[in-house]
Amino acid sequence: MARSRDALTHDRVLQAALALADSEGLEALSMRRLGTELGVEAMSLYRHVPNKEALLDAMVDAIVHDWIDDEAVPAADWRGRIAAIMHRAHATLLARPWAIELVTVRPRVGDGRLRYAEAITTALLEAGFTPQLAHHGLHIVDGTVMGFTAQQARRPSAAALGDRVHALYNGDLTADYPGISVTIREHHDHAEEYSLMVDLVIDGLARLRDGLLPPRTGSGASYVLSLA
Amino acid sequence: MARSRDALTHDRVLQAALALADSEGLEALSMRRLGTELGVEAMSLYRHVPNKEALLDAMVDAIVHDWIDDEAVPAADWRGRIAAIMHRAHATLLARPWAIELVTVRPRVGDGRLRYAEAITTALLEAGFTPQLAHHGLHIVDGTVMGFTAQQARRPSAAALGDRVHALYNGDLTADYPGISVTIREHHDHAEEYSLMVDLVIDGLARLRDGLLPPRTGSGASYVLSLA
DNA sequence: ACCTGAACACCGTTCAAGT
DNA sequence: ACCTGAACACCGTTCAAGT
Repeated sequence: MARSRDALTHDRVLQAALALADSEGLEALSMRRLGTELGVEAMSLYRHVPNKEALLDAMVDAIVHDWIDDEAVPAADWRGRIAAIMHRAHATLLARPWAIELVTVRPRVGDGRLRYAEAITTALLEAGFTPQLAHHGLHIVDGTVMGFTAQQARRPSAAALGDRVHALYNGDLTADYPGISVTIREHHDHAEEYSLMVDLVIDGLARLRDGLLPPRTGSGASYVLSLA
Repeated sequence: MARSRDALTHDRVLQAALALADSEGLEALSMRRLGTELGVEAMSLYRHVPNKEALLDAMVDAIVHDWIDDEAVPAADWRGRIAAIMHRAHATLLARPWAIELVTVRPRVGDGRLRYAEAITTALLEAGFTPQLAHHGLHIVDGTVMGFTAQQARRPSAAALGDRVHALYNGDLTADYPGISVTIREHHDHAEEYSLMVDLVIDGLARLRDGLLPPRTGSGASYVLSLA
């Protein structure tokens, strides 16, 4: 793996970081470890990357960059285009579970993130959304992609979820949690469930645009106050 | 702050950890620092907490615990109850931005998380959702709460978002990103936008239950394949 | 029983020094 | 110009030792 003869570049550092996270997870990615992976002292990396934070930001953007390209986004109507992007983002993130934590937490905006935001936004604007609603729509789509995917990736194996989950499966907690004791044993397919969520969101966006959403269920203001 | 006379307990350690994260952020929370905050050596904490991971899990559960209590969940129909929980979760997390990272990433299920899942699930079951759809519904609600809130909290100040965002505001990137250049300047109220998302999701759940969602926009399978 | 001190095996990052 | 070695200021966690 380590070829110290090739000159170090920003891209070689980035690719090695992605490869290391892929093979051993995010917690294995330290500057020192990354250095040895590249056959170089850790301190040499700082010639090509300002610090670890910037490297993580670059990793996020490299991943998000793949969400939008000519093959990925079909020449369909706005629903089809947004659905395609949402499905591709989901597939990319589930293939690299360590990336979800990064993508969810890092606020830095790079080229990849901008291209993705632009694709969603123009699809909505072309579909007749007002700029205001398109702005909300982008956040709704973005929040759905990140949140729903994170929520699915969080359940990698039932074994890692804690003793309570086993007890639930065995029906030992029916008295305390009657509802989940029933539903937890239901068939659960990630791809199918995500499709449902994507359809729900796109349908909801169309209804929002057309003024078909029922009146507010609540402003939220009262709940905010009740915390004080 | 440090009173070494009071005996250390699990709860005192937990409360101190929450207070420290509140005042100085999650990155300030180290076992050593937490020890000095309690007037004790770091190693004494291990008498009351197996390790740092377990402490973080306990912090998450303490926060989620507050999402469900008698005052917070009104005696309303399922829409009102789910909306109330979603709004309360949102308010709690925006008040403790450091908690979102934790809540989104930690898979461990404790009492608080179970009570929250149970409240959502029973609301859906009572509203006539099949167990299968209630299961999906819980994940849809959960994904929305976490994802949408994380997405909003990620934008604490425009200043921290990077140079690109400033350029967008100034209209310097209109050629590359025409869509976002238009929408980025739109009015943006977090509470209002979240209300929109909550209404959209609850309306979508009702339509899902009643079989009113339009046919699939895509199964996702083709996008998954195109990654290979 | 509860807390401590020293130690171990790590971190990210700096900086003067080497080639 | 590019890389290195030693050093600094931290981590989480262990374990034998103290009271």
